[in-house]
Amino acid sequence: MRSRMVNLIDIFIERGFIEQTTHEEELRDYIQNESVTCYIGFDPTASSLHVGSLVPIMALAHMQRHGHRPIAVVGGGTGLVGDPSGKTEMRKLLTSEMVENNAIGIKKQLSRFIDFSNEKALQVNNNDWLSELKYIPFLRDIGRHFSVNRMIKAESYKLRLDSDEGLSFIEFNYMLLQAYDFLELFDKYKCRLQMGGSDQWGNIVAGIELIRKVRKESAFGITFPLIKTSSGAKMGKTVKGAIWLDPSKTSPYDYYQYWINTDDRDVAMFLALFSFLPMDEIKEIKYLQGADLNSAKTVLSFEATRLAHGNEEAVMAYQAAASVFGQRYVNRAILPSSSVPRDNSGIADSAVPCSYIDAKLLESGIPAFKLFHEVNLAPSGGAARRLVEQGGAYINERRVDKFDELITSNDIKDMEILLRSGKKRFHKIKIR
RNA sequence: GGUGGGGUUCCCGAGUGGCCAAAGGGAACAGACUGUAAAUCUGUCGGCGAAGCCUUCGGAGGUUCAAAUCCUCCCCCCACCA
Repeated sequence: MRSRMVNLIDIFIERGFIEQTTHEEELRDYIQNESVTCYIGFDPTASSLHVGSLVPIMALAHMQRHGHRPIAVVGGGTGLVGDPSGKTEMRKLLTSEMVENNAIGIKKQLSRFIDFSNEKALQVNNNDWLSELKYIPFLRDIGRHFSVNRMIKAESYKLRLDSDEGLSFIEFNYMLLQAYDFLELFDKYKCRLQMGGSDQWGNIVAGIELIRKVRKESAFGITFPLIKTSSGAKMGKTVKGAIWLDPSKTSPYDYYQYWINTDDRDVAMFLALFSFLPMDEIKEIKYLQGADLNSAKTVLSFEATRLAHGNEEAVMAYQAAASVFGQRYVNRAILPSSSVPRDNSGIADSAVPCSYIDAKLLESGIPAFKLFHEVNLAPSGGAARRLVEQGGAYINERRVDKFDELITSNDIKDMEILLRSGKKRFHKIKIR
């Protein structure tokens, strides 16, 4: 019932989800007084969503938790065209089969955050209606509502109009298609609210205006800010590539580690955006100093991993971290609503990256640098060699000081050997 | 279609016959300091058991003792002109 008293818009504002909204007052009333249907589009450019899509995902989850119905639109049709908004280069066009495949993966991941049962949420593919469109009728019914004069002034096209690459006609049409999506969802599901990244503002407004022009009805839009880390990087990108939500692309252990490595300055912001913990608890963490902040990071990592992969995987990732980095307890006073383990929950290494080796191979010994290369703690033999020479290679927490030191059966401890590269990359070799 | 300018290692970018595995910067990696943070300083930063050798400057050929660098053809990008 609390949700009836606190306006969801205020919650969104407080948690940092809102960059811009259309006519805020009407939107507040609308969202407060009825159960609404809202939508966000997801590009089916890959078979998995990544951390960069977490803001829209969490926004939909919040909507659902407050009794509204979210629709996730997979851009199967628009993906065939390619959104130029805010992009400096033309996108690769997708084939329908790729889109179909990717849509399946995306739904699987969204299901972790959103309950699709009993039509409490929907996932639709805009290819279902876009591919049916007839060119001439579309131009006559929809196209006539769009002013080219206005479109070329749109911020989202600006980058491309100014660039050397230019803007192809197919991309120029993108805005009409997305506007049409909104109209379609309005007609079918009474959906009056579209949300999206800040680069979507132009497309969202186009849809709102289209609905007003052809149905004489009002609709609303919310855009999210582009979340950047304090170091200026885009969310979810690392050198090794995106942090995926698909556990086969980014393991829950790596996912957990990604969040653990959050910049101090970002912890509170990330907790607000990427967990459901109450804001009054999150606000407390700004009083934490130095190493205590790591407890908050542990909570963040645990909660984020729990949402994406489930409680069991989150506990395993937590325990794996404890096994290699040492057990640390999160004080009960810090973010008390979190279900992160706070006492001796056990240490288990089941989630630590690991590989197997035959005992036989170790009888004659393997040079240390080869072993590090072998398990991917170094990209090449040379790099492994340098790693050792610079003092960054450890076997069972003992620094290796000669690159070709032989690792033998004598190094086996409890049927395994723990390799470490630098401060925080671990790999276990288990003996069979 | 014409003319001119370009395509260099993960990215930006210097190099215009040997001194070039290729300056400088960024990113990254390691060390020190720490808290699995940031900042800073130091080192490393194509491959190979490291000796030398092999592969790399858009692609394919050629000239030369020697080519990122010169020549020919081709591909791609940009600018101006048509």
